[in-house]
Amino acid sequence: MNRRLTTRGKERRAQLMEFAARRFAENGYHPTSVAEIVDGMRVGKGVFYWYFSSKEELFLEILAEAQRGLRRRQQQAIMEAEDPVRRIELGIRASMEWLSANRHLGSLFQFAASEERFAPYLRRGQDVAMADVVRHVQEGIATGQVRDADPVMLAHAILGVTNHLARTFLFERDDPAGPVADAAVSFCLEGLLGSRVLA
Amino acid sequence: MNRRLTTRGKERRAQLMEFAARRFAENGYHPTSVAEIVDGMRVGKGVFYWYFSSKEELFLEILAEAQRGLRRRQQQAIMEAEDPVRRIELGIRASMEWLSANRHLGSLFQFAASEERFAPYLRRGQDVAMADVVRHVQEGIATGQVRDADPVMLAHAILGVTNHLARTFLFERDDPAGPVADAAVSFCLEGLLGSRVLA
DNA sequence: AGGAATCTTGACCGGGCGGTCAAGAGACTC
DNA sequence: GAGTCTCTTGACCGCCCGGTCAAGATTCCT
Repeated sequence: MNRRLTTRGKERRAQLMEFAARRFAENGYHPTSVAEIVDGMRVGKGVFYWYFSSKEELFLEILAEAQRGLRRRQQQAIMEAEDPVRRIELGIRASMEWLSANRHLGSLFQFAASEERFAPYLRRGQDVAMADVVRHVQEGIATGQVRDADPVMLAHAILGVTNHLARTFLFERDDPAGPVADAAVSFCLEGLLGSRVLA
Repeated sequence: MNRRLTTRGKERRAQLMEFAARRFAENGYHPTSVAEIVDGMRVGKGVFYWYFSSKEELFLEILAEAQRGLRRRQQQAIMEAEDPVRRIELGIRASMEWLSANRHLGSLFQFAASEERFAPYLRRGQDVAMADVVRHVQEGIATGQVRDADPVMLAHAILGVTNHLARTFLFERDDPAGPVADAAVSFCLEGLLGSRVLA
């Protein structure tokens, strides 16, 4: 839906996205009806279809914006270091903090991953972030800091740890992001066994 | 729904669960209608409601049975060793193989985790498996094999790696379970840095 | 002021949903 | 072969869903 929007219009649109995102996260995408959204916002149904051409489009836009937000945060954090391993660490910490501040959007990622209709859109964004991590891992292997293993595999493992720890401790238990990020970082670097003294 | 079922009845029930599980995994739970299921099975709608009191109940039963299957496989594998770290490794490998052979059920877990209505049921089963892993981690810490960190955190990290790697490489890319399990195990034990020579 | 563009309303629609049920078909018992 | 229990059919129900639209309000431009 490409409409010319005034400032007021853009605000309304943003409000709708924000409200819908929270309803989707709490209730699920399918169980949340358009009627529920417009009633919750105390507007007529036409408002919804003025700003979005369908419920699905709304969801996709929420998803895309969330991915942009997360990515922005990651890149901003990563800039602060040159060392590849340090960059990975900063990326994990940034993700954890963003997920902590945007739990509902984290749930939406999870849902999108579970629905074949939405998974491709989720992936498109994820692949970009993954490429970064893979690059850092490759650099780390080149400098001898990281053990020699499939970089793609390692990058996915990092992502798996971060996401799962976020879900479990941030979303379910409302733990603060800092300590969870510490745990994710040390697990990703040292695994279970550990050994090396960190610089 | 507790009915006396004949052998034929039990088979029919199992067929319905199997078929529905695959449809749910491919299409999503909500988008798959009861009509679609009974049409696909070429039976009347009454058959469905003879064996299940609702669509939701069917899903819950599929979920519970899948969890029982996975757990059985894990326990069977774990029995083969005494060493806690080795047990963890065997658990990861068993999970990976089960997930490889039951991809559709893996997707269902993922969906269940994303829907608040189903998440508690999923968790109930997951907690049992988690408790095992936590115990092994604790033992590993006690014997000095595993670095001293929050066992619950470590256990969740292991689960996160296993699940994410399974999703990415088993479900999406149809990779064989063995190598993916190898990667999961070595990442969980050594992390990115590696260092220690494995026994 | 007045016309155009942006925004809002809410009744309405067709359709598909989960679920019901009266009727009957088979299988098994005695 | 009468009676009982298991199983099957598919038309049917009420509901609510995503989406439409004619009408009107508000804001903006000149």
